[in-house]
Amino acid sequence: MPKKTTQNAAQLARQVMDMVPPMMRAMNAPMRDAGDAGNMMQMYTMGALHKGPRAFKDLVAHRRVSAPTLSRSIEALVKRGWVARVPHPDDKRQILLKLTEAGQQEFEGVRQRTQDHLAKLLSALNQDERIAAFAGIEALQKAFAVVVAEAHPKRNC
Amino acid sequence: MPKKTTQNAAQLARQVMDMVPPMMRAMNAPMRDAGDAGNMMQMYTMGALHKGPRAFKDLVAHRRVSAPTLSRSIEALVKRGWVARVPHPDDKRQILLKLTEAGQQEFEGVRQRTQDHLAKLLSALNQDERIAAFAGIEALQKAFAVVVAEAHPKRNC
DNA sequence: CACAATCGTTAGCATGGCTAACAATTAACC
DNA sequence: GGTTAATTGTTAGCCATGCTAACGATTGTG
Repeated sequence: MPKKTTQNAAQLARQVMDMVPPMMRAMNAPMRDAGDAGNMMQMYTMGALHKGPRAFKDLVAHRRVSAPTLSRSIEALVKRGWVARVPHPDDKRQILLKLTEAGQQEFEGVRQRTQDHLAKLLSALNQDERIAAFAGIEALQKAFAVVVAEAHPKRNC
Repeated sequence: MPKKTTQNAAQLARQVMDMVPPMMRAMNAPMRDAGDAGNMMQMYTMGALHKGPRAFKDLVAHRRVSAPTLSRSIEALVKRGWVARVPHPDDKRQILLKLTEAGQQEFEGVRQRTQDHLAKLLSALNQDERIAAFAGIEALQKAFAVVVAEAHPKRNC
């Protein structure tokens, strides 16, 4: 006998729409203010390389951006010395990307600082609210899993 | 006797960090693909004007961006005929922004389409998950309320 | 071997974010 | 009241993301 019975997808969608921009700001601002360049999307890219080297084309699939967009972004990371391009052993067309030592450190530092900043905001919640937030995010992760899907053929529908 | 006892802010922060970029994409993509210009931040701005006209300076406080950034963004909206600048009755320095008729329709249309797109993704969740997601978002809203705070003096700490 | 597909880059366009510098107006203060 | 200070919005310039179109290089196919 739930009091607030149904929670349809439309209402939920509206909630999500209202929350995303503020969350973006909350994540982006600390990275920007930290001065150490590296904004959110670059960190997201580096996060994908954190577990190990990766082919450019796979990163394109993972990041879900166009190849030119990622190419330019990678170029910026290379110039900063955070990412290195290494030739693919079998295919001269392909390029493997890997984090440099400096890139590792930079990524971990920024990630930590961002996490700390968010944690500070989230510390305003009590234990129950945190648990609820956690469960909610898990549900959202499931819903958005398709958007995050790894290697995925280029389909519009 | 909770089994997954504590949910500290740091873990939660990490979850949030992982979710934000995909959510951004999920929101941004349908707007872009719809062809009707208007991206997420523009819609966010128009959403603030949807309830009624508003002074530029108040929008700056609400959006939490620099004045130049908003100024340029507004200029784009004005050029599209979605927003109109009207003089402030008491203060010739200030400018009031209001949605035009076309702006209203555009905003509502885009919001609806975005909502539908998100709802489609969220419809993959069952009722329990939706309720959890809803509760989670509510908690997050509370945590990020400070980022969303209305008129707010320019403080760094 | 010739043609087609794949891969990454470059160029160009629109956007968002910032700071610095500016004109216009209003407020404050003597 | 008149000089000075604060507020408000714009412009210019920098860097970032996102896209498409066009291209050279390489690899796969027929």
